[in-house]
This record gives sequence, C-alpha cells and structure tokens, in this order.
Amino acid sequence: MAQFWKPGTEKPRLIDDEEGGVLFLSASASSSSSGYGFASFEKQRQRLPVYKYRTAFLYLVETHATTIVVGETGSGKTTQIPQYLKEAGWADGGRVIACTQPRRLAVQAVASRVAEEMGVKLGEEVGYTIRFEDATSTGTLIKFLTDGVLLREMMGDPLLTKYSVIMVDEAHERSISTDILLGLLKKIQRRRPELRLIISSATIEAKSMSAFFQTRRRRGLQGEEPALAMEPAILSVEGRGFNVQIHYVEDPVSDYIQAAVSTVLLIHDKEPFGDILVFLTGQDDIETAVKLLTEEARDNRKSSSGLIVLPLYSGLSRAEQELIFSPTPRGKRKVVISTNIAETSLTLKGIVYVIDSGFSKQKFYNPISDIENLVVAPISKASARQRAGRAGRVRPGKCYRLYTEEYFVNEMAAEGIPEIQRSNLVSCVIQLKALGIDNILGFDWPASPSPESMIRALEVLYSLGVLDDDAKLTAPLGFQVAEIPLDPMISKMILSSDQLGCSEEVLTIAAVLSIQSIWVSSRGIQKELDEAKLRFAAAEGDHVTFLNVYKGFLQSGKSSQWCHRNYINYHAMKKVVDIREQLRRIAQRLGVTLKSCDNDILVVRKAVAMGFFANACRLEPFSHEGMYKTVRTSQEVYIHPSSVLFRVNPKWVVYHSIVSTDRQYMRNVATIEPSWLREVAPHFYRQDGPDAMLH
DNA sequence: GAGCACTGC
Repeated sequence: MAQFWKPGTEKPRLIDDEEGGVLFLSASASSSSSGYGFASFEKQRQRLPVYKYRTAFLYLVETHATTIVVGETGSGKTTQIPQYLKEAGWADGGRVIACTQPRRLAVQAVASRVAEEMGVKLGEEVGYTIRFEDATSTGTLIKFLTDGVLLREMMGDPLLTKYSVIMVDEAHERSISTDILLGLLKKIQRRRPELRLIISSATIEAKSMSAFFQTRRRRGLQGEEPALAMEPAILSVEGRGFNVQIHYVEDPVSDYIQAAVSTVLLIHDKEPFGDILVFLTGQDDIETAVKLLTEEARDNRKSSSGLIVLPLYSGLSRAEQELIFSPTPRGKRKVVISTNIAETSLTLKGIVYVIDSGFSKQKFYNPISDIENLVVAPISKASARQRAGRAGRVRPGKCYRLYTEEYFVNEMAAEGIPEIQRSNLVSCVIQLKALGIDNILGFDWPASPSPESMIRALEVLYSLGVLDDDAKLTAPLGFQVAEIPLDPMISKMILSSDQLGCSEEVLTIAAVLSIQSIWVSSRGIQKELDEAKLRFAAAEGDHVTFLNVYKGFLQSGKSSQWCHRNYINYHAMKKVVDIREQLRRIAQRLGVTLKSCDNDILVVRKAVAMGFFANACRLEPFSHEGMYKTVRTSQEVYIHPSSVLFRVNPKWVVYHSIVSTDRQYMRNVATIEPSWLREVAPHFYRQDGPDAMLH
C-alpha cells in the first residue's frame, strides 16, 4: 500500500509559493511503495505526476473545506484522486466519493479506467451516471457523473448528503452546469461543514476560484471543526506533456485559412514526420482548407505527396470520424483540420505539430433581441495553451500560432467568457427555482450573468405559467416543467398536450427537436434530399412533417433501407425512438395521459403554440423576400431554406430555434393562428401593449 | 435557395 498521511500523525512538509498560497510538497515527502495485487497498474499509477503529491493532497483535503487542484493533462488527477480518497477512508461508513465531468463520454471512459485499475466490475464499487444511464449500485464507493446529473440529484437531495467528497473536474471550462454547481456547492458547505470539495482545473484561474470559495462562514461554526481552514488550499501538479516550441507569425495575417494551408506545406517540407492538427473555426473554413490542400496535392505533387488531409467536426458521419482515428500509414503524414472539438472533447494520437488560427466560433446571447448568435471570435490565452498542448502528447512538438507574439501577450484575454454570460438563461433559471433558490438575482455566482438576461428568462418563464407573480414555481405546472430534462418550452408543449389529447404525437415532436437533424447531411445531394422531404412535407410546417416521417419509419419496421431511400438518417431515427421512450416514461410519471389525436392536426399545432408562443413571428406585409418580424422584439427573421415552409411563407408562425449567419434564420417552423397567442399567453400578448400589432 | 463551435439534463 502506498504511504499517505493519516490524521493525527506528523504533517507532511509543505512549501508556500511566492505567488501567493500555492502549495508544493517538498521532495523528501514523496514516497514509493511496494504495491500488491494488480502490480502493473500499481506501477503505472505511481509513475503519474500526481502520485508524488498524494500525501500532501490527502493532508490538504483533511484540513481544508475546499482544495483546488491545478493540473495539466496527463497529470493523472482525474483517475487517481478519487482512488486516493477511497484509500484514505473517505468512502467508509456508506459515504460516496463523487467526481463530475462536463461530458458523458469522459464520465464513461474515466469510470471504466478506474474500475480497471482497482480490479473491480464497473457499476459496483466504481460506477457512473449519465442521463438515461445509471451504472451504479448500493455498493458504489466512487461515482463518476456529469455535472448536470449532480444538479438533477440535488432536486431530490438538496444537501447531497450521501457524498463525503465532491470533486468538480475540468472546472476551467466554465460550462453553465459547472458554474451553477459551484454556486450551489458553496451554499451546501455552509450547511455541511464536513463536506469536502475538490475543484480541479487546468489553468491558473485558481486564484479567482479560491476567492470565490473563501468568504464562507466567518464566524459560528469554528467550534465544530476547529482544524478546518476556511481558505481553500491550492495544489499544483505538473502535467506529463512534452515541451512544445511556440512559433508566432511576424506580421498579422489577413487570411488565416490561406496562412494555415501554407504552414501545413512548410511543415511538411521542412520538418520530420509527425501528424499535424490545424484549428479553424467551422465546417466552411475546414472544407475550404481541405480543398486548397487537396488541389495543392494535385497540382504540385512534390510538395504535398504523402499528405493525408482529413476534416474533423461534430457533424461528420461515423465512417468519416473513424478515418481520423486510424493510425497514419508509414511514410505518410496526417493533417487533421478541426474545429474546437479537438481542443477538449477528442484527443488525437500522434500529433506533433499544431497550427492555431487564434479563432473559434463562440455563442453570444443578446437579451434585447433574445437571440443567440454564433460568431467567429478570438480565443483566450487559456485556449491557445490548450491547443498548443495537443502537440506535446507523444514527443516534443511545435505550435505555429497565426498571430503575433505581441498580440498574444498584450491583447489576448487570459480566460474565455464563462458560458453563463453568453447564453439564454431560461433552463438555468428554472433549475435554480426548482432547487429552492428564489432570489436568482442575488445568487452567489462564480460569474454573474447580466441582469437583463436573467430578467428576460424570468419573463419567459412567467409567460409560460411556470412562475407566479412572486417568481415562485407554480404548482403543479412549474414543478412538472422543471422535472422534465428538456428546454422548458418543449416541456410546456408536452404538458399542454395532455389536455389537448395529443400526447403521443407531441412526444414524437419533442424527441425529434432534441436531436440535431433527422435528415442525412451531405453536400451535393441537395436536390434528392429536397425531393425526399416533399414526400413527407405538411402544410402545417416542420413539426407535422416530423410526425409523417416517424409514422413512415415505424411502418417500414424501422428499416435502415427505408431511411436510406428517403434520405433520412437511420441513426438519428433510432435515437428519436430511444429518447421518445424515455420522455414517455417521464410524462407518464408526471400524470400525462398517453393519447393520440389520430388525424386531428389542429390540436398538435395548438400544443406547439402553447410551448413556443414566445417565438411567434409575423410575415411582413408587402415583403417579397419572406421577411418576418418577431412579435416580441421586432427582429427581422427569415424561414430557413431547410424548412418545409421555406418560400411558402404563411402569415403567422412559431419557430423552435434561430441560426444566425448573414441573416437570422428560423429552424423548425410551424403555422399558427394569431388568435391563439392571446388565448395561450394573455399577459404576454396584451392588446394595449407594444404587441398591439396582433390586430 | 442556404448552411449548424461544443456540451448537457
């Protein structure tokens, strides 16, 4: 068994860092161990950088309410820390150690790795929970879960009493769920002094995180836990990456796609073998770069022979993604041209060179227009470092930044803007309300969203009938909407379908709206796809069209050939069936009667309107271009060309979402009657208000 | 007649 500090024995020595509070373990305190049982795993575990901080870490956790661990990729913190905690007894007496991740895939991967290292069956001592999948048992000691799942668990157990330690991993990514979780955990700590928090982050943002967690309970509880430090401890663990040499351009580049292509060819010409990873912003940029490189390979065989050029973005089919992960043949060089997906979600093997455009697509929310925009924006220093680090996984690498050093040093922001400050907050606010946080504006956030965004969210939830005049959840509707793990507008639509007698149809629509697209996505088959769509198209809009597709899919016996013939994505349809089944169970639990309206499409349209009336739009009179204006904020919007209502341009519609490019396009559009708006949302669409245009 | 960074419950 490895040596570690036990409460009541002499403390390990700790050195205070001049930077202010960063603690390092002195070399003498590190130890080796004989190990037993799974010897090869034990040896591997001891070689991880985090291992020599084991004793210090356990000491800090024992003596501090919150411990912040700063560690780069490859430090081993995610897989080792939960095991150290278990070995030190934090899972004794029926308590559980929790470790959260922002992504489902990471949860599963880390859980199975830890189970393997411990020599136990996944789902028993080591388990995991993600949405729609619970692989835990009563004997689970270490539990991995997404931060969203932990938030859901708080609805049933607000103090998370079964956990002794909660580790929030990848906190630097600052997803909405992580930020809400951090705010709530800080509150829980006040009520549960024995709870330990571990905040794990890849960047030195630890300082502000530390400031966030140290204002706790100045007086009062000292008597109970005299030894517990109020100020968070910070532990830095080095990564195991190799050195990455950074190159900057001397002068700013005007065209980063062209610059990236030239750099690829330069590396291929001058540098030894090793794969190249290029970070661009989106599908368009990536396809352009792939085309340029492929043309170069054709025209100038000498400079680009041996290059395998591959695009990488989330919309790729399975087969295309498998190409990315196949090993590079001897004598060849792989060039992967990617979005941000390769920055956090996917790790590629064999990358030695990284080309960083300095840009990514980022979401921004405008509470005035109530529209989320996806725009190309400069990345942060933290992102730039993360991207560069991708070059040092197998051997020392190089990173070529397509911006100047002066720009990096003086102009690039240290950190990105937290997602919560760039998003529509409807889902976030209802979740806090369901957890009993009544004063949303006064909530202690790690980063506060703008009051305008919060007010906009409260307004929409009020109009949906989810919140009452005191901004409290209504019963039963508000609590029911909060219970369904979907966007509140979709949840409201499902619950409204009960009284309208069309829940079977609306559950199908909800499931389809929850996935990206049911159509096959590939350029160059547009005409065929459009023709196929016409076979299912309904005059009432996309939602009813989805019903026709779903009905056809079931009638075909869920046939993949049928999907293929009709340009429908078979995997997407399987997912629709799966999600629909999950939603059906939840709806039934909430007392929704399962009923089909058969062919009475009017009630289905009404249910859609009852969820999405806030997204109502009217066709501009005399507009020849199909210009609509949103009823609430008078924004100029258009029906997306992928909609079955494109060019049909009915006078009144509601949309599910908006995509912004050169114009704002409504995706998934349904026709409505204007009289329904005042009927379903009388407060929202008052006759005398700014919405008098309803006449 | 045009196009969707990435997650998650």
